Amino acid sequence: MATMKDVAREAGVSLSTVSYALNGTRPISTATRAKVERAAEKLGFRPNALARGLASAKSGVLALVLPPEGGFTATMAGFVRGARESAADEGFSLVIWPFAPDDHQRVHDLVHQRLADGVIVMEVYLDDQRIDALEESGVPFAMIGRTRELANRAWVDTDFAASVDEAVGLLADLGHTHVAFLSHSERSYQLQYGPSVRAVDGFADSTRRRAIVGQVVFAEDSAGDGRRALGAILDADPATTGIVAMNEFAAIGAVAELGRRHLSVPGDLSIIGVVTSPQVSLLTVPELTRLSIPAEEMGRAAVAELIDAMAAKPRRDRPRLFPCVYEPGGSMGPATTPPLTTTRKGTTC
Amino acid sequence: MATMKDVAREAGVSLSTVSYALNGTRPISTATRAKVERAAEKLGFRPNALARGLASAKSGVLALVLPPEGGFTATMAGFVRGARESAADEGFSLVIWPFAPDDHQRVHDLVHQRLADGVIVMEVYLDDQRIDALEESGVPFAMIGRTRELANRAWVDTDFAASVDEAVGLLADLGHTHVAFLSHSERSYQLQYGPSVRAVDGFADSTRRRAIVGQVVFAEDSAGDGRRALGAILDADPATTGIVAMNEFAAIGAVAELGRRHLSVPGDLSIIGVVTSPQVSLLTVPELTRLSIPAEEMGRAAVAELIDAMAAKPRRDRPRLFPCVYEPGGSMGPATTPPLTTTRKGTTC
DNA sequence: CTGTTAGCGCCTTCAG
DNA sequence: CTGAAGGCGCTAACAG
Repeated sequence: MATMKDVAREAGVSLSTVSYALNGTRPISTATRAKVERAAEKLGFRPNALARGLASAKSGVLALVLPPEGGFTATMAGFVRGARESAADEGFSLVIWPFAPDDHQRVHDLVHQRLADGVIVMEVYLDDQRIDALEESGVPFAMIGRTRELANRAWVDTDFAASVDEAVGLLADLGHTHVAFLSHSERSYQLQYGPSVRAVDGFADSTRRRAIVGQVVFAEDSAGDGRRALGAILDADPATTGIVAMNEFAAIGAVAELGRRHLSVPGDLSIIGVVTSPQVSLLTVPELTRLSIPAEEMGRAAVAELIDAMAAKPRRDRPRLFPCVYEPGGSMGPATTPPLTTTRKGTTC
Repeated sequence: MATMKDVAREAGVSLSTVSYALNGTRPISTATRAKVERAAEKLGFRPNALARGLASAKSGVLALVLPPEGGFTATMAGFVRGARESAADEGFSLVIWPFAPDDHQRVHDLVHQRLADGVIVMEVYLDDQRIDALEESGVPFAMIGRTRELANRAWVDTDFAASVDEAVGLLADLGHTHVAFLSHSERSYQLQYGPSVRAVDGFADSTRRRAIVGQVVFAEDSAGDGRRALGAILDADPATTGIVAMNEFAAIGAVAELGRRHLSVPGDLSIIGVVTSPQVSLLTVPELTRLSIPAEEMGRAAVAELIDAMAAKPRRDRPRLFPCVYEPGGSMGPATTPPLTTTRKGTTC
């Protein structure tokens, strides 16, 4: 492994000149810079990131903390792509740390070992001790999602209220007056998981404002529970003709269950996904009409926020609340008179 | 940030003693060790990983290269969990590098910058230039998956042949004689993507050996193409009563399409997933019976292989070809006489 | 515009 | 069993 010393000798200049030439830290004549670059090239020189980090007190690494427990969703992959891209633009490399949400101790450790200059955390709860802990221990961080208390914290988030309201509005425009919201688990709501709380509350607001009969149904993230939830929805309000689905896994089951009941989508019932990833929307037949989360954009923005936070300079003003993007599928149509209740409740076929 | 010097002063010993006491690199009296530990604790000392790495020429980091393009599957998450666990056991931290499969240059760079001591790569093709490149540039690596040529390479892989054969056998035992294989895309086969090739070839072998009428159908990884594929299967051989599905996304569509055609699973047709992740299997109704990939175990094994490879010592003998694990669902039953062809081919309902 | 030099924090031989 | 000292490869004053 060639070092800067080798490069300096090869180029016939001093060690520091090599450093300056390669980093552009101070003006260097074109001639010597060329010499240095040629020498570096010839020797296959790679700066030792550890030495550089030790000397400069910066690792040049940003870390994205990602829980590997439930699997990585396509949405998370979007965050990663966006974040990686803008980290690279800013001269950082982005790595992923696979830690559970409550492993802030480990995050703290790694940062204090100088393995990263700052971290991006996701899956944030409204009252999140992990965030408190990070803040307290002085780890520079930015959130994808947001706590209730935001004083001086760096964050970006989905605009759940706006997105849910848009979905309700789209259904309303098609004549739907009885609409259900298919949420993530009740537990996630009770634990004050940000997305669950904001979306459910937003739905309540939206339906009230629009004078629509709304109901919220919670479901686990599985097709099986989505089937159950669909039954619950129709039992509770047989006049339901529209569903806003935040829980995309349950939505898959709900659509399947509709088929089993000989109800057509969107003929008998319309479904629109909110805050979904395009990939999962493709798993229903018909493909889900949806408001997709702009994951890459949010990943990019999160890095921007983090970098401003690390620099401790006032953040540049830029959007940090992102509305979802409408993507047509085949699951929405005009409201129709619901078929007979008995038909709709058909038990096993 | 407290340094070892601070700890040494606090403990009233020399700097090197602190180092030895904390690393256990050489015998230290219990008394001084206790003193040192107390001091370190009191000061909240964290070793600076960069300095340590610079001095010892080891970063203490293993990297798992994961393409963030198509989303991370639950299977990948399993690899990560297993790898992280056994990396931790061996005193390494595991990080994920989000690079596309063809970014070996970037991997090479980061390793040569000493940001990791070794890497685990996945999504391997039978003839894989990326692997050749890594080998050539002297990056210690291990594969999850395997190239055709394996001389001196570290790897672990799923035993596709055995798993597919087991699936075919399970169907055969239930009386199925006409079985289709739902594969990943034809393109992935042509590009010699390891899992596709090995599974398809394994299926051909297995059906021949068992005197079963088999057909292979390729599909993209989406529900929509799964529907199409199901139609193709029944068109090509209306006597088909069993499907071995390697493409789990397509399987979801296939099941939905069966419902649309008023064919029941497993009444009319049995489906068994192979090399699937449990999470995705839950997205069909009924839940898919499957042979699940032992992802965590493979992740652990990959780290073990990598560590042996880095040490350049002969590998300890341990399994590196992993059969899938049977997990009952609700999608398999005895073969029945196929219903009338006309019914099965019903076009739009 | 270029060179000299003192660290960054830790590991590790070498003496004791 | 412990301490002193050199060096890992690079950055960033400080000189010129």
